[in-house]
Amino acid sequence: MAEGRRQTGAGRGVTMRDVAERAGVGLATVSRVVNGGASVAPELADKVREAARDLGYRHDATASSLRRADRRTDTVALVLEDVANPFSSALQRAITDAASERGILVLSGSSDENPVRERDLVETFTARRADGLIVVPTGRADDALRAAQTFGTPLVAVDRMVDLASVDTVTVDNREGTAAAAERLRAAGHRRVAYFGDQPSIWTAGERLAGFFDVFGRTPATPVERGLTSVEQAEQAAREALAAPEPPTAFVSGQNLITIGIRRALQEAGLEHRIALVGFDDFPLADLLTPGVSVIAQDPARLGREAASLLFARLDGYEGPARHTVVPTRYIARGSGEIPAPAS
Amino acid sequence: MAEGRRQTGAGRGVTMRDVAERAGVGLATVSRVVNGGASVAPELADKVREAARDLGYRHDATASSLRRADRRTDTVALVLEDVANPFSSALQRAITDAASERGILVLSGSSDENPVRERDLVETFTARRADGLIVVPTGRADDALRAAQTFGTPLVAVDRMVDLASVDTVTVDNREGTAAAAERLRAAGHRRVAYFGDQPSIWTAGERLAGFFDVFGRTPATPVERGLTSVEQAEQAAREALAAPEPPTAFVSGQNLITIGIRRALQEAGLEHRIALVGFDDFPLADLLTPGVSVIAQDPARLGREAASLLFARLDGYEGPARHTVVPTRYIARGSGEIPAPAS
DNA sequence: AAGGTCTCTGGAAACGTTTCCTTGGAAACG
DNA sequence: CGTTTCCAAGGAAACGTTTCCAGAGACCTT
Repeated sequence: MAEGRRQTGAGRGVTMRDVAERAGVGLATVSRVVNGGASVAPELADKVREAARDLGYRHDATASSLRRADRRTDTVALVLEDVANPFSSALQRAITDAASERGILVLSGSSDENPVRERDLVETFTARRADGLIVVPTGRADDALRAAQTFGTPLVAVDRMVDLASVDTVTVDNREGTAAAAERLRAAGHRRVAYFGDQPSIWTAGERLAGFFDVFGRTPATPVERGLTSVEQAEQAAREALAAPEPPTAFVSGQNLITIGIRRALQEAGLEHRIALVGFDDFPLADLLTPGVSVIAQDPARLGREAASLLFARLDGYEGPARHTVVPTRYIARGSGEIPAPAS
Repeated sequence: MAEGRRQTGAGRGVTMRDVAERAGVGLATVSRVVNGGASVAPELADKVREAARDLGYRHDATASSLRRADRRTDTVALVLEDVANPFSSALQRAITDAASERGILVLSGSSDENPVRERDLVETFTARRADGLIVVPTGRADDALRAAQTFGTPLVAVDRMVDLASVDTVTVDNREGTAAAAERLRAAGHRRVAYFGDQPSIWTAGERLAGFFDVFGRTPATPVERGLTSVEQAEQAAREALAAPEPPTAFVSGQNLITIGIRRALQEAGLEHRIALVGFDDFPLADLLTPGVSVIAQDPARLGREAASLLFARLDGYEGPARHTVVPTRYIARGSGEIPAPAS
């Protein structure tokens, strides 16, 4: 019957009381030394530090936060779509960096676009008493978000809008960015343009498609494929689109995996120099391909920084109305988006 | 003076005692219901759950772990090199998944190959009483690792060997993998082969270089560039190598950023079809480039799973000697590594 | 019918820390 | 010199939970 270690390890189990005893001072004094702040006689402080070192004492942040007046755990939690995705990991990186400047640690998990997992994560994180939550919401677990919020945990939604009052949000200008890119294609003569996007339940997917419609409208010449969630699906869908009697002269993709899938199909058919492609969200090496893949680039690091700063403002006592930050996207021309429509 | 919220929020501050009172039961009974396990009369349990719901009670994992006999926090901590790197994020993803199956949460941070940050993170994590630590060690903060270990926190080193007794490790077969790839180049007639690697202090860098030397030895025909840490540096170094009087006919790279840098320089010079390139560590889209980039691929997800399983074994009470798992690499031929040496 | 065993329940102690409050002594003041 | 003020320091309570222990029935056994 494996019971697990209980008290092994040199310092394991050494408490402030032990340190106090060895240093010949009171428990309260040890606490004061450990926490800095309060004034304590230099020679006493030295004795305490020495005793702590000798005994291998390690401060217990768990117990500390339980007793502290502000009850802070100095932890924020992050619910991502999938850490392995470059967008998510850049987001996490930026948030972790901002947090660590304040001595705050980051817990994180991936929802995989699954509302059940999102709910689970949010609940676990509030049980852990995270000081705040930064969530890329699936849009279908808003009840859990509301619950966390009414419980009193500050909440910031990032990348996607959420249907709750008084939640700070950071998003990019999905609609405008997509529309601007679409407009370029139209100006280059494209009329048969296909839009490939991911699950319609995702807020960004809707916005980007709306931006596309703003320019091209809903016509038979602009077929729309939704619900694509992987490179393979997108590749297959693109293959089919290319096999149609009047194939599109340009593709617009609403997400980087889809962009890659489309590009794969184009290369397979030897059409990457003939058919235009613009994708939403940049990805590494997009510039090394020939032609380079033109994209509507977001700045996930900036998104993360903005989210962190909104959250920290709440932690610092800001009680005002919810704030919504919109970070601009940037079109990066690399070639694939600059292929003109063939002369009809 | 911003004081921060203290007690706002509906459920904030609702304790088991409050639930007990409202349900008309004892505190201990509430604990039993919340934790499942112990048997309690169904109607009492219902009353407790109802009261908890009405009051918006949320279990406090912090207080719980403080009092629990095993003192578990159900948290493991992860020190990565840089979450934004695909290798690291794949690792994190695999570990998080394995952890969440056991109801364990993951704290993480990036060391950026900086021993000071590694030390900081390890110390903070042990202060947070993480149940275990998984670290990609810089190799220059082993004192902190030893300290964590003697304190009693189980430690697993991943991706790199560490110079400490009784640390479980998971690595890939860096040396053999590199040697096998080098041997292919030699068999294809290459004699002037350059090796580009990153900081020599990193364990993997040494192993991979050793694998290269195993095949080609240290000769003037096999120039070695070390200490490259970014795409730009690698690109610049490759540019210079290509400008030499007798440029290499093949490149071997010890890391994916370096591979990309070299490839960039090759494309810039229009030589990507003439000079061979093999990189250690796969990266997305390596197959979409023309020619595709041949790599010695690692399986970071598998690395993560193995690391998690070693750690969990310790948490489950395994007290035996340190174990070392070696995960095989796999050569993926995509074209760039199959370019033969020009007939001299 | 009385004693014993088992199961459920509640009270109280304890986990390691911070913080309140009291105390003692030194410094400052009249 | 006596009184007040101030500051450092220690004892003890408290944070929210789990766990030990004892008590109270219910049920079975002889």
